[in-house]
Amino acid sequence: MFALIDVNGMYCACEQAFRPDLAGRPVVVLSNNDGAIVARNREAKALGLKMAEPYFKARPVLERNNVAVFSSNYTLYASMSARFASVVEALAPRTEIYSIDELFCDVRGLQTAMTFDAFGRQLRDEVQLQTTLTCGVGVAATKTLAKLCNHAAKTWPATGGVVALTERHRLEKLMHILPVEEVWGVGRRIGKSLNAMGVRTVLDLCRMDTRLARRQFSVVLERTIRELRGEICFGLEEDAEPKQQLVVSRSFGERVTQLQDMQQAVTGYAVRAAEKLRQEKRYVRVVSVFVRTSPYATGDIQYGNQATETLIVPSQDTRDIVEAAQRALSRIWRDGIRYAKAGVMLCDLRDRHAQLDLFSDNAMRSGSDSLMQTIDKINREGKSRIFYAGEGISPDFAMRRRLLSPSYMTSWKDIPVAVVR
DNA sequence: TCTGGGGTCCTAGGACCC
DNA sequence: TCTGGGGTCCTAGGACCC
Repeated sequence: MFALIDVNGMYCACEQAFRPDLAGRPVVVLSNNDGAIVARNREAKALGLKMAEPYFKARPVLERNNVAVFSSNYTLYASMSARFASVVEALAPRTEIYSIDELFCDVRGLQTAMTFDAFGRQLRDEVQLQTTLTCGVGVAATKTLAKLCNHAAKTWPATGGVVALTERHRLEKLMHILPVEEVWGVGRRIGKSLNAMGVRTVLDLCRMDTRLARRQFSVVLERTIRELRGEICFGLEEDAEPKQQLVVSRSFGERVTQLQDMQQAVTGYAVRAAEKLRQEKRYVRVVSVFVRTSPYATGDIQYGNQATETLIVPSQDTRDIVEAAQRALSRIWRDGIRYAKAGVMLCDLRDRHAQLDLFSDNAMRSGSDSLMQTIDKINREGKSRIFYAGEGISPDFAMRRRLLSPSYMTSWKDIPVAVVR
């Protein structure tokens, strides 16, 4: 048996946790660069505000309805997420952190102590008490079914936010009323194709011939069908697999047209990527850079390209990664283009230096490890920051975040103060 | 003016090897 | 005249997730 616990409207709830004055008001959170709406609370959804709607288009509606608007504050959300996870982990020992607002638990054997329903309610109460966040709980025999139950818990308030289904006929009743697009792993494209084949409800999919599903789609859909039938195809992944690739990319606050600005941006992304790489305790062999214009700017010349550099020796030294990224950039840079976005990708990640070749002595930098450790340590402490000259100083293209809330959980100067009169 | 960022898995097809 | 079969590895692209 699996439980899926997820936080309702995570980003908005995090903002509201420190702003009790916003109770009852519609709240939305914007994507990076204040580009589009990526999170809405219940009140904002009721206004008809849609997911991924561009901010500038939604603005009149937001202003008319006195909606509280926030830039994304990932530092805050990540910190709240860690707290949420630790509350759940205290009550359910075998857990898998699936995303910033979701966890799976293996709850086998739990029913000897209490019902799944009672367990779900206890989890909800504890999370609410310790974090102010409200979550939904779904419990069933497979992850895919637990997801479906969780969806039901969020959709129907009468469930009290908890749906645990072990009996087949009750599951089938639920599958009969939900459209096939609600299934975990069925997106827009496959949903459309399925509909055209007459597969409309989740139950239709559950009864679909698995060989046909495999032939027409892929083994992924076949597994999904098996999961709907109660056969476990996706197990609990308690220890996160090491990452296979790592990406740092951003849209620019203002279009970039000068090579020097692009070099600064790419250096900054490469620096950040190298920091993440060292956090993961991995080494990179392949560094790649991409640049592109905005697909929405129909009047502009459209251009996008990507270049890859392979390091002789896998590295986690920022200087190697910045150098490789700059070499890649110089191969794809074109003048006279209004760039909207760029990114650095680290691929072919490894545990440590693989087999060293004959020339490795020349390629390795001496003292690299201790230098990087020292820089990381200083930057983590947050008293000051060591940065690379190539990143530039407060560049024009920096991300727009005009409506950023304080880092209530992670910055001394932002800690909320309660005044007692 | 203004439209997010970071991942995974699978498949098809080409290059290459013996 | 006639030009194999089986395998691996890599890459690009598509689909999905949050």
